Amino acid sequence: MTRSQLTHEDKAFLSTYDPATYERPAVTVDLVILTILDDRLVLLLVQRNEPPYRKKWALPGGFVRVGNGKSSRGEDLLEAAQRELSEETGLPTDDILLAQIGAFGAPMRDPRMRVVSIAYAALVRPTLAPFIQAGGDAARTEWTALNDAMKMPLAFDHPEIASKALQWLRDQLVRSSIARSLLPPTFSIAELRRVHEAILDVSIDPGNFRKRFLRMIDDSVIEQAPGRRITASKPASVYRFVDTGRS
Amino acid sequence: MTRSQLTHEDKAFLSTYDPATYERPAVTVDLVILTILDDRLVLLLVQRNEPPYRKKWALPGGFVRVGNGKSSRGEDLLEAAQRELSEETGLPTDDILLAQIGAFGAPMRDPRMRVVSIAYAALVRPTLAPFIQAGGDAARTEWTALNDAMKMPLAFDHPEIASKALQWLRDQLVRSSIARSLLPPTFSIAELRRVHEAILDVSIDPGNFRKRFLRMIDDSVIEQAPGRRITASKPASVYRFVDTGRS
DNA sequence: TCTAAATGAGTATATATGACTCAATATAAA
DNA sequence: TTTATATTGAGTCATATATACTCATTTAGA
Repeated sequence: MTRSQLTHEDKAFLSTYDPATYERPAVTVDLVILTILDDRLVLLLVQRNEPPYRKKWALPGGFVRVGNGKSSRGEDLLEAAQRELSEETGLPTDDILLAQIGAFGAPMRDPRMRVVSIAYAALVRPTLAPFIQAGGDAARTEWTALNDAMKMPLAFDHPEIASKALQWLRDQLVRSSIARSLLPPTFSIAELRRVHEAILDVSIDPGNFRKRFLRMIDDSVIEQAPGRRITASKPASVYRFVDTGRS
Repeated sequence: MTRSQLTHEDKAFLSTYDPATYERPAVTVDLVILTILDDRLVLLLVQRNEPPYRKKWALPGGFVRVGNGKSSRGEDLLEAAQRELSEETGLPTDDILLAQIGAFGAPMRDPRMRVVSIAYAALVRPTLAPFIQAGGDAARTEWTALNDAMKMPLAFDHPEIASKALQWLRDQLVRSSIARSLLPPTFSIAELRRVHEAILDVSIDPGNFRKRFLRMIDDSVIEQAPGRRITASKPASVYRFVDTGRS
């Protein structure tokens, strides 16, 4: 993958190689930025103020920078997603989980030209959500409940992308500790449960959830943290994910 | 997504719109073509006969056709994958499962130019594998055990792509009846078990596997088929996946 | 006829799940 | 100060599942 792995033959070949000027598609990244607000899973939509789909709501996104394609190569796909995330939200990206959820390239998905879009899901902690400020070329940005967004006439093929993101998130939830990216560093059992409920759109028995939770403590996935969480009633113990070095 | 959903404003805008000539990356599809041979999970590699990476083994793949990008738009990503699969193997694609497993776009992943590749996994029934013939610009094609391929110095970032495909396949195996794409229409319990063993690279207790299997019959995922499978010993009953209309 | 190999069936144990009940605790309203 | 209420925290019980294990049955082939 790096130039150092190339043979002498490769280097000689490359010094005379001129990329044929095939027609190429534009390549973009689209972001499904998710967080939990009022115990509901919400995503960030921007209202377009240019045709096509003017006034329609859309996922934030933008072009992947590719340099001149030869000597300068631009940014990686993940870097493009990070940059767009930062531009659209004003937030630092180092604490926000970004995961690729698929590539979308239907020939007519953008009426202007052929565009292949790499979609990323971004999980933002609710504590950061209030600091999000509109940026880029968006007229307005708004958090919208995912359930509602699925019924809206979003621009382009964005309903399909949002649907894929939800599917990805639900898959991850049962198989990993993805919920940590949607929680403050410490949290109560009920807070974690409400994240699960919001994502899966079901209600979960508190007692049974507690049992599954306590097994996560046995497995050293979660540990008790100092302090208690003040609630409307009996204060709850707070916990945190054990830091294993990987997000 | 279709033109009919556009407003009059959109159509007026598009009639005068000229796509800016940003630099664009080339977009390709790469294929991880998998099957089971001799109870081992194998993938199809092609030996390159052009620089870069000449003589090195690589995944089959090729450019996505995009037409002129405006009036003619070319093919969808999945169509490109199907076309490449057909070109590389000579097989009809309608019986072969193709699933997108990720987009790879590291700036230097191809030393010639900036390339974004959409990777697909293809699951080929072992009964079809012998009919595969080398095609396209490949000097040689060869089935290679996945375990071996992971240790080979494959071209480009193809080790990463193959690894992602294996991860995808293992995930799917436990969550769906993906194995049906790697089996003949009817099969014995032992044949299905060996597919699982090959994919997960573990040995599975036949009795316990049988119990899980019988539950799939209770769930109407699998049903008994007429006939018996002649083995080295006691003939086994044969089964088939219940056709639910979706692959 | 005997042996090997695979099918087919069953046991015991530990663990997970889902629907429950119930007590303890602390806040907020009366 | 007392009382009502919401929530935490703990436990029961029936059911389902996973894993390791044993054992009988059936058939092909030596």
